Amino acid sequence: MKSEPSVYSIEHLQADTCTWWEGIRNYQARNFMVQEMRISDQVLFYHSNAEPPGIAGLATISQLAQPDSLQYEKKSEYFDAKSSQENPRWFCVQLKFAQKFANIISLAELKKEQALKKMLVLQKGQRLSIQPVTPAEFQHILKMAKK
DNA sequence: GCCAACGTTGGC
DNA sequence: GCCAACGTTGGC
Repeated sequence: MKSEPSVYSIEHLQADTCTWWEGIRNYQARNFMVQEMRISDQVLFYHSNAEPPGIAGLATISQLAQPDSLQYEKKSEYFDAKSSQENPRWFCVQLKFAQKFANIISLAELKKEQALKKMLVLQKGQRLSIQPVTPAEFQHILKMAKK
């Protein structure tokens, strides 16, 4: 899951312990949260638009997807007039802090790994803010984090 | 700040 | 349903 650290970083999550992942306004990302994410699933926390961009740590899913309350708030930049309480359009899961990596695993380092050649986040033009990761990719990244 | 890539909107 | 115009993402 990507976040711009100037907006919400792994340090923010560490301080908060848990946070609702509000403000996702992309259907693919929403569907992924609703359909795929389950309690205690592990998450790679990625810093985008950062120096350097890369994986900053780990989180887990602590609550299943629920309607994102910001879609009802007129003053919010995430307000959606086409959404209603009866028929909510946007959802968010709750993330729980797990670990901050001692060193960020930078995008440049990730790109060097043969084992991660197919990882979605490394593919050209892949902007989706929530992406699936295979078990093999996940394990490989854990190994990199320990070095 | 640039810009490629992609998603969304809206006229037709 | 097509597609041009526009907006956003995010690396560089």
